[in-house]
Amino acid sequence: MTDFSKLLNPEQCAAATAGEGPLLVLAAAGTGKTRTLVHRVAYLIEQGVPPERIMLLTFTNRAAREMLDRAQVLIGDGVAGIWSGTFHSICARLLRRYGASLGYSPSFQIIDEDDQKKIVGEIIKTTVKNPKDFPKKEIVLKMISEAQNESKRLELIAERWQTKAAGFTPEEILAVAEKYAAKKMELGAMDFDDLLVNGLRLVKENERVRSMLQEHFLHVLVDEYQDTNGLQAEFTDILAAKHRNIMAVGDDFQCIYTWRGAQIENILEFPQRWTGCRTIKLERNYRSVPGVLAVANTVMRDAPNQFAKTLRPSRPDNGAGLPSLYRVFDDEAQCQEILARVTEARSHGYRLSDIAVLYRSHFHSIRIQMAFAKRGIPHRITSGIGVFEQLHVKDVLAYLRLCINPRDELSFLRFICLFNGVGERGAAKMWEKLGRQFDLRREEDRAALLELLPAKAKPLYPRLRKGMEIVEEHFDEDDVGEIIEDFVDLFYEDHLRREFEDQDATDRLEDIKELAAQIAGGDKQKSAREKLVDFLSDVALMTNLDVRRNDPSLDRVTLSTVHQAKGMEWPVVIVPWLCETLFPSGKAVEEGRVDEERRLFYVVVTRAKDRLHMFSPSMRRMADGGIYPVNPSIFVKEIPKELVERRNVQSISPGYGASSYSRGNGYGSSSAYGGRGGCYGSSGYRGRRY
DNA sequence: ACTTTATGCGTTTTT
DNA sequence: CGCATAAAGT
Repeated sequence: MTDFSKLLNPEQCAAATAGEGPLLVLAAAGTGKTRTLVHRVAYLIEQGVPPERIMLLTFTNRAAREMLDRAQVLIGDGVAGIWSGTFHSICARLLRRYGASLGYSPSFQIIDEDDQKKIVGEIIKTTVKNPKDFPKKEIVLKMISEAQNESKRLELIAERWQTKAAGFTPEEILAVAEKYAAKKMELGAMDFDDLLVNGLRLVKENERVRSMLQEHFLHVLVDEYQDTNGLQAEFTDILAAKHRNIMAVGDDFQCIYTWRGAQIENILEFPQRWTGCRTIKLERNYRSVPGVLAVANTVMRDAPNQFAKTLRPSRPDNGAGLPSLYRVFDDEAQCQEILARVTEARSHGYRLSDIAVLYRSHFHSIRIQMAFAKRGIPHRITSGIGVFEQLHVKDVLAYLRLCINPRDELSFLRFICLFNGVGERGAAKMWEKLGRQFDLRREEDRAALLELLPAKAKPLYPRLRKGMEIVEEHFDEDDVGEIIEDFVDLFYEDHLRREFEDQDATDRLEDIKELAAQIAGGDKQKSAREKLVDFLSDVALMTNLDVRRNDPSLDRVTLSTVHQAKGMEWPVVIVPWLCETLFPSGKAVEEGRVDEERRLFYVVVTRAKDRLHMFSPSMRRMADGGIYPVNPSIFVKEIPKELVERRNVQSISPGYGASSYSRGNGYGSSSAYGGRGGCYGSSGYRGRRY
């Protein structure tokens, strides 16, 4: 028997070894939340709870895997049986098993945002009278998603939007939404929201399934509980209703997904919802030096609606000193200073992988990326689009999907559009003429396709046909790699090289090779077909966080959004663009959602273990070539003077603009200063309240 | 009629 | 840079 009191502090231990009943663990940043959960799992299994009767819900697949890996070290292979994963993947798993009662096949497809946009775009184009004034498909999808995630009526949401922009009626939105739902049903597909909605429906409406699952799961553990939405909270409430062993772990200070439906009330009101709930607070921070924690504590001190928590340092200062605040002239100066911090960190013995640059929005990183590239500093960015959302990957996946499912309309359309002279409309017609199916392993279908192709595309056909023949031969053997390779060699490489620049095309080919290796690397026992089915079934649920593995042999600086950095830590954290309208984002301020931005700032501060470098440039260059002054972020202004070390960097001399910037007219644009000359440059901020 | 190519615009956060 | 819309080309 493991002595948990030796491995954990008293609060952690109390949480990990708690007896039966509902439990809320308020784990402030860096207080060993993951550690506690991992030990909880180990404890339960040691107590004889069968792994397959534990459900562990996390926010990312990466978090789930990390916990299982760590639990495995403690208790061995038993962890394999645990039901663990994101809400979306757990729901998908349940729905594949029991979704028949809702009218879904076990092999329903999961469609991503890109597919959603295509479908809704098409519906709008064909059903709305004046698409010009109609909201864009993204907006329509946003409304639909909000209705789903917050269980609201779509009309009400549409009405609210209507006050902002006219040009449509709620009824029209409703009609589009209905058509969208019908189309998904016809395709046998679910989007991300459907996974949650249907997962909940499954346990809510199907009494047999509900009581079976309620009986089955003895313990339900939920990580990052502050970011659950209404559906997710209800889902876990129902699952745990029978045995009442629900453990919610989270930190209300780190609720940063309300825009996606997360309800901070879920965690705040958890004790009321679950009578007899015990609450344990973890406040001892093992991650950061005292200087960082002092700043973090002031950030949240006056925030409304919270469980009061104070981070208590347990690490010594180690000479880290105070977090620093850099007032720099502009983008360029900021990049230079960031490079200097990186160099400095290395001279202190840190590796590149110990350093992260964390920003509010992806586009804040562009110049920094370029600066790193120019200096030859290895870095890794988590770009806005995921690995599996890039078009070249989607093209290959479409081909593979079509291999295993001849009725996959979306994949056929995508695949056939790769041919010269075939566009959206032509593709749709061909699909109809082929009888709404295309089996590339059948000679008749291939011949029929050849007939339908426009003259321009025909020369390409023989080569592709060869690929298809190879699929026919190799499909039930063991090599997926070969199928992909043939597709690329015979057909796709030419396509890529025509569409993209040399280097870009080469990079994309590399990606595809990687993809092939990943699929082929699946379960050794299985055939190519089975591996493919496995892979394709939940590829939509894999995010770049999951794929971009944290390979320690690759020593690189991390560039990431704050959102994607949640749950992670680095010895050195650099935060650029702490300026008004950027962080907090202008949109959030307009819409009165500064409190969430504040929590986001709290999250980024608490990622730092030793050093925290914050930047606020005083000038911002816009796309029009103009240069505008910006104020420091309110979050930065609020930090008491004595808690940070201020550094005023004056590396820029007047007149540099002509040499460094080839584009735009620098100071030219008349509106650029907004009549406020002199608030930048040598006088700097020194002496001003900051 | 449909596809391809050119041009102009504007950027939150993501399972 | 990526996406949407507009004109030109098959």
